[in-house]
Amino acid sequence: MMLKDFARKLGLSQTTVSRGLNDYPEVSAATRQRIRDAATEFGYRANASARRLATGRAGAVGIALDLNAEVHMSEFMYGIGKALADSGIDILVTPTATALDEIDIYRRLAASKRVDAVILHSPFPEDARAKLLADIGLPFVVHGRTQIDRPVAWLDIDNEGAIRRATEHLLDLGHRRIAMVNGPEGRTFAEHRNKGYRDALIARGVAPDPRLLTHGRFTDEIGFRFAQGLLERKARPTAFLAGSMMTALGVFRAVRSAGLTLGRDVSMIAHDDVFPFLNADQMVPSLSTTRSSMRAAGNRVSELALQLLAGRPAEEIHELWPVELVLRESTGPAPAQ
Amino acid sequence: MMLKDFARKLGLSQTTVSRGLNDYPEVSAATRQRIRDAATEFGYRANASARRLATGRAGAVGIALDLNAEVHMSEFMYGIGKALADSGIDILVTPTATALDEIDIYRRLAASKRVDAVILHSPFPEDARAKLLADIGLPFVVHGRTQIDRPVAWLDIDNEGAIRRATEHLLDLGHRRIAMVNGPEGRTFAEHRNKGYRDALIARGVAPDPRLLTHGRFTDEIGFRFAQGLLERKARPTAFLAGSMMTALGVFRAVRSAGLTLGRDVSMIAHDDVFPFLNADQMVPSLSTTRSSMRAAGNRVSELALQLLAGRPAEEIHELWPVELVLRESTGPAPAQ
DNA sequence: ATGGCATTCGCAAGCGCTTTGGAACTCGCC
DNA sequence: GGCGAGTTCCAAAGCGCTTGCGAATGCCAT
Repeated sequence: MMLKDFARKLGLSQTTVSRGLNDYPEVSAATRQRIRDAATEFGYRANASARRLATGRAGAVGIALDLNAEVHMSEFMYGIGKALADSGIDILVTPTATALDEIDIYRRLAASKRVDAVILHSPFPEDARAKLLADIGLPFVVHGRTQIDRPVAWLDIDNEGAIRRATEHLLDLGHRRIAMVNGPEGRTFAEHRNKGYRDALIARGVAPDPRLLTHGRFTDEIGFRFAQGLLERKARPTAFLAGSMMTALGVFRAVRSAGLTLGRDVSMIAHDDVFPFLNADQMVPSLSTTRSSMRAAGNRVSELALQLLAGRPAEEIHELWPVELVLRESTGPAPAQ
Repeated sequence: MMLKDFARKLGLSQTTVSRGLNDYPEVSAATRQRIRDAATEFGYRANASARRLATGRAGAVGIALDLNAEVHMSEFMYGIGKALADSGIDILVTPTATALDEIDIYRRLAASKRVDAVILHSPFPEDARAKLLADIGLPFVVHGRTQIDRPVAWLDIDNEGAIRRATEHLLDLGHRRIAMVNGPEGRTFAEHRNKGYRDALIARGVAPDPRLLTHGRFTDEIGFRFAQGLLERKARPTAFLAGSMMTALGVFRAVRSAGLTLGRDVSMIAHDDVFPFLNADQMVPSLSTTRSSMRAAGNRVSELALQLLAGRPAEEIHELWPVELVLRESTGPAPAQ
C-alpha cells in the first residue's frame, strides 16, 4: 500500500498523512493519532527509498566489519543496534579485510549517499580512513581515538589508565617480570596500552624488556605461543597482561601446560570486553580483569552518531570511559625467587 | 555530482550514461568503457535512493543479529559480505533479542521495502518467521532448515549425520556413557543433533539417558556447569559431545578441575564452526571436532540469495553440506571400568 | 455579521534516477 | 544511392515520498 491509497482510505490528503507520520506541528493531535492508528492497523510504512530521495537523508549509518577485530564486533554491533533501531536508522555492514579496503568502501558509501554517517573502529593514531571521511564530509564517530587535523567525534575507553593500573597492581604484588600480549600493532588502543604498561614499569624503576611484549590479533593461539616461549626461559615472567579474553585463554593454557598454576606461580590480568559466551568470573581460577563492556560502548557510540547527525559539533563529542579493574583469583603475590 | 553533471562532462546524454553504467546492450563497448573510466575518475556513483526508487529494487538484504547466536554471527556475516559486496548489494543488520522481535522487524523491512530478501538463521522446525516471510512475499534463504507449507530456499549442514558419526566413533572406542551439550532447545539444528545422537546410541543398544543431555546457549559456563555436575557422579560419563567450541571450553575446564585428563579419562568431540580466534588443532590436547566453516556457509548463503533474487525458484535451492569429522587427541578409548 | 488570527489542510513541485518510444545519425554494403 | 544494423539522443513519464506555499476552516472578539 502506498501513501496515496493510505491517505484516501483515511479521507485525508497525502500531505497531512505524511506530516502526521513525521510529527509536523501543523497536524492536530487528534488527526495525528488517527493516522498513527490506521498506519498500525493497515501496516502502512513509507517506502524507504522514496523517503530517502525526498529528504536527502539516507537514514542509515555504515560500519565496516573488520576481520581483525571480529570477535568483538558482534557485541559492539549489538550495542549499536539498539539506539539506532529506535530512531529508524538502518545499519549497513560491510565486511573488510584491511583498512585500505575501507577507504574505498567509504568513498562508495559517500558517493552513492547510502549512509548519513559511519562508525569507525580500531583506529590508528593517524588514521587515513578518518582523514578521508573528514575530506569527503561524511560524518563519523570513532570508537577509539585518532589524531587528524580536524575535530573528530569519539568515544574511547581509558586503555592507558587501565593497563597502567593493572601493571601497578602487579608491581605492588611484587612482580617484576611482567609480560604483555597486546593487540595488533599500530592501532591506537594498542599504543595506549603500551604506554600505560611502560609508564607504570618505569615509574617503579623496572626497565621494560622488549622480549616481554608482543602484538597480534586476539586469538588463543597468539597468547599460547608467546606465553609458552617465555615460560620456558629460566627467568620466566611471573605475570601476564592479556589484551583480550582470547589471548588470555592461550596464556592460561601455556601456564598449565608448563605445569604451573595460575594465581600462584604466574599471575594474569586480562582485558575483558564482556562477552556473553566467556565469563572471566566463572573461570577456574577466576580471572582478574580490566573490564569494559563492548556492547555498552556500541550503544553509546550510536547515540553519539545520532547527536552528530542532529547537528552537535564533533568537537563537543568526546567521551573517555574509565575501565574497572576487577581483582579475582588469577592474581597473587609474586612467587619467591 | 549527479548524473546530469556527469553526463554533461562526458558529452553524453543521461540516458546513455545510465545505460552504460547498467550494462545495457545498446551502448557500444567503447562508450561503455569511456563511461566506466570517467565514473572512476570523477568518483561518480548513482544516488542509491534515486536508483532504488526508480528500479523498485532495494539493493539490500536483511539479516537479524540474534543475540542467542552472536558468537557465530560475525563469522557468518563476514562470509555473507563477500558475495553481496561484489554485487553491490547492501547488508542491513538489525539486532534482535528474540524470534518474536524478528517478526516485527521483517514486517517493517517488507512494508518499507528496505530489503529485497532476508537471510534467516537458526530456524525452528516450524518457524513462524519463515511463515511470515512467505506470507508477505519477502524472499528469504534459511541457514538451517524449517518446514512450512511452501517451498523454502535453504542451506544447512548435516548436523544429524555429523553427530551420528561422532557418537558412533565414541561408541567404537568403547564409550557407553556419552553426554551431550547441545545448543538452544527447539532450534532445528539442535533437534537434528539430538536425533543423530539418539539414533547412534539406540542402534548400538545403548539407551539414551536424558540426564546426559542438556540444551543451552553456546557459552563456556553452560558447558562447565553441566560437565561438572556429571563428573561428580559415580557413574560419570566417559565422553562428551559439545555443540560448540565455547561449550567445549567449559567441558574441558570441568574435566580438568575434576582432576581428570582429556583424551584419556574423558573423551570429547566438539562442533567447530572454524573461528579464527579459537583453534581446535592448537589446544592441548588438540580437540577432535566435527568441522564446518561458518564463514563458507555465509558466503554460499549470500550467493543463493542472489540466485533467488535473480528468479531461481526456491524449491531448487537446497544445499546440505557434509560435515568433516576430524579426530585429534581429545578422543581415546573408554577407560576400563 | 465581519474581520482577524490560529489551526489544519491540500496542491503541486520537486528529489535523482531508470526506462520507454521514437527520431537521428553513422557506418558498411549490395 | 539507399537500406539495415548499430549507436546515440531527446523528451518525458514515472518511482513514492516530502515540503513550501497558499487556501480553507474554526473560533473569538468586535
